Amino acid sequence: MASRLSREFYARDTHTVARELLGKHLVRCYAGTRLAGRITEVEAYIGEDDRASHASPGPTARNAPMYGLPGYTYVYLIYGVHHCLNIVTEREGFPAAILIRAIEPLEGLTIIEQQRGLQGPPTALTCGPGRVCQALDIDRTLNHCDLCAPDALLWIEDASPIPETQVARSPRIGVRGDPRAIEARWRYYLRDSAWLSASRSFNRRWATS
DNA sequence: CGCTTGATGTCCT
DNA sequence: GGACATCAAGCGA
Repeated sequence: MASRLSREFYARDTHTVARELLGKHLVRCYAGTRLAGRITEVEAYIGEDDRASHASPGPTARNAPMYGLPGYTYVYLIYGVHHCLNIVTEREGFPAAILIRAIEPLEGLTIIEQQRGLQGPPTALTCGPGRVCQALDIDRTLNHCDLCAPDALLWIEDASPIPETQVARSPRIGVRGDPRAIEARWRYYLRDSAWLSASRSFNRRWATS
């Protein structure tokens, strides 16, 4: 039986957690059945100094979960259309989170296809933060939920570790404005996975540098 | 209050 | 490569 990741797992340095989240299984309880996917791509957002982070203006009502306990969700609506799922990390009081950008479907493929309103080609199903949330029926009702709670409807399970040779880093996608935020290689992904949100050439370029 | 803008995805040409 | 959907945060008046 795969074990559910503990509070201690999330309560560490965000880069470490982001790196180790690769390969883990994101599980969603949907109408009593399991939807699950292997995490293939994440991004770190760390501290108020990170100009790309929602925490950069300081504490507000929206970003409150980022300042809360690790192991909680932070779900927000972007462009008025898409939801994005983040996992809060580090200690309470320090704003940091990891955006789940892509997964490889493992369980509940039929329901995932229904949620997305399409069948293969499979990479369009769950590659991209908005697609992940639509595929797993994640919206703001799942904001600020405890992934470690016994009755959670969303959690992450341990899986076999990913070797360092399979891990690549790149700048974060869609970040604009501050040059330092644009350049920081805080996106982590499985370099050979087909389940990634950026273009193949972009992923290859950063995987080999 | 009104105005601007986004950690995106889809459809179009 | 570009338009645009659609909404609430965040900010300035």
